[in-house]
Amino acid sequence: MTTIKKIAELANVSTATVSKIINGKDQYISEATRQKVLEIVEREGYIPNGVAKSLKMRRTKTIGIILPDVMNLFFSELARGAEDAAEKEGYSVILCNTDNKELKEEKYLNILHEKMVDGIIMTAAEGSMNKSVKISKTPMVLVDRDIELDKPVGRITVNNEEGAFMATKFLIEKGCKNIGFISSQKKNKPSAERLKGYRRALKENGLEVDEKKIFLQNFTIASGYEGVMALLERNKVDGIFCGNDLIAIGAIQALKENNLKVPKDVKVIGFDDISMSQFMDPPLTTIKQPIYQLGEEAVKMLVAIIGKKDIDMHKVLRTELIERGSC
Amino acid sequence: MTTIKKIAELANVSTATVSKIINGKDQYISEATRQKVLEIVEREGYIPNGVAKSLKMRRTKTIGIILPDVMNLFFSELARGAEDAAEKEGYSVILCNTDNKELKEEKYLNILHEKMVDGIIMTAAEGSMNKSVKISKTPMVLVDRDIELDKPVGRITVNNEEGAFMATKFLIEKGCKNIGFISSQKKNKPSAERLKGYRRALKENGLEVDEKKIFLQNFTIASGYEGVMALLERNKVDGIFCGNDLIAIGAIQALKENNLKVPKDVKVIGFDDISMSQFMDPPLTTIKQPIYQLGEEAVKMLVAIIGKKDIDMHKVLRTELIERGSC
DNA sequence: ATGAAAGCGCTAACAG
DNA sequence: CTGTTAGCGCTTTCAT
Repeated sequence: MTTIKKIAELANVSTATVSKIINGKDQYISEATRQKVLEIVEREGYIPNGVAKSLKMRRTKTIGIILPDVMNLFFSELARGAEDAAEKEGYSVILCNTDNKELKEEKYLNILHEKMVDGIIMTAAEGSMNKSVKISKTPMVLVDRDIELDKPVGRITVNNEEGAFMATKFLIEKGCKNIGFISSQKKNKPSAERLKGYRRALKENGLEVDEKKIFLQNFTIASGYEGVMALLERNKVDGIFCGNDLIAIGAIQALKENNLKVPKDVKVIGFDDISMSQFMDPPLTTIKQPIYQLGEEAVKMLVAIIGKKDIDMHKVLRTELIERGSC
Repeated sequence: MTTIKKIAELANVSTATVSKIINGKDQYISEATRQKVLEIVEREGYIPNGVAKSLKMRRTKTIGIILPDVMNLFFSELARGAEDAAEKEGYSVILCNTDNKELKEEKYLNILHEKMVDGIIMTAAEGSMNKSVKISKTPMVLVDRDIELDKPVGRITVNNEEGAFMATKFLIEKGCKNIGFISSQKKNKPSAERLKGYRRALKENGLEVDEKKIFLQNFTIASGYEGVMALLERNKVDGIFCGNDLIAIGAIQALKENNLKVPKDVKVIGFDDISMSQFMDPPLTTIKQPIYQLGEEAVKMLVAIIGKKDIDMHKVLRTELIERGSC
């Protein structure tokens, strides 16, 4: 393996000189030695040892991203936004899937600390109250889900309550009188806020909130399916606000199986606007979150924190209604 | 920051002793000192510095995964399979998106080398003939796409030609006489092989291969859409074999816009069986690849290579026909 | 059963 | 303009 030392020997200079040249700190280096060293570096195919550099510099130019599951379109888009931004900022990203399990979250947090990542972006597991999260000195930004923490961390979220309000109101304006809500559980913060928005919209429009029309389980297609089956059993509904698009996909599936037409018999609106939503049949009307941008902003904020910049530690991005075919 | 040195001082032992205890190489350590040290480690919340360890040990327990785009459901599933397997093997994974650009591929390869990853899993950019790929001494396994390389690397692929043959044959058995093929370009190896399978199936069943019914562009929804538009302009088709499911999704979209019913007027079959395919309308009939397993097998092979195990460097996984509603 | 010491490859303060 | 040197935190050989 070619090291700085070997280059130094071959060029008859010190390692310090080589280091300076490689890192562009060569204001005081003669052009002659600069050329000579660069030539040898090239010829030998020298690759700097980043590990040694990191040890010395006490930074790894690596960040960790902890999320439930990259296979979930929401998180893959988030991850992509984060990776792109990280690349621009000169960082690499280590990917960690938790499946919403606190145990895995804890494990990854430990690994990332040992690996001395410069910062961590995390969508906390539902209800996570991690010891490691609280203790860690590593800069961190929480995306999508807020959790209670006594140390200062960055936060990137979206106006969930308002988005949900918009969604429900839209359903009402389309003439729905019996509007169901299918979402994840309340310990999932975004889900809880969307529930609030749903309630407020009903109340402000003179509609009664019927707890039997609320089905809270998971942010999955399966839950959407089961939610509709459960709702249909005990209610008549003419509109459903789904806590995310995956749920909406499952819901529509179930509605079709019950010979209910969307949007004629039942109108459905989702949340997120994941990339596939527009290709569903009918194409999903939904509350769009700037998912990719969420990832981008998370690393921008993280990089700012790492660089000890004085910034606002909470950023709220805006949602937007996208009207398509499902209501 | 707590270091091994500090622990050693607090416990009145040498750093060597602490190191041995931490790493379980404590056969010759008295139970008394072991307890004492462990206690202090716990109390101080000591976290080993993985960077220093890596420098000394000359391994990072990290692998890189290079792929076109995690937002593409195929690759997110592949990445998930890889990450899960890596976690089991004690490795972390650095995620790199290339968008199929050789330049980005090259850049990431360099970064990964500098970061001293123990191995690399890569879905090479189309037509990639990377200098870095050829030079690198880092263990590597290529997934999905084979590229020509003069050094020994692991390969995990799928029987593409055969899968395509199955797909096309299935369309023929369903009564299609005019079968189009929409896929990515030939420089994409899997696409080229699927084209071969398509051709062979037509020939072996007495059907003529009509170059005007072949549309080669990208593995994207947009290409599927454009492909159908192009085919419809100059041909009548009653069946389309799509090189992957994304193309199939775009194709069905375009077909619907042309008031053609799927599968009644035109039968469509895809390739991959990405997770969303079953939720399309109609649900996609497709050739399933074991995508998640592809990722898993890739890291298993990579870990074996890193460990200098003597293994078969080429593994071919099998495809399987999944019949659903689109033909 | 324990410790001293060398060294992984690099950077940077300081000296010359 | 260039080199010497000390260490970053860890593992491991070899003594004791």
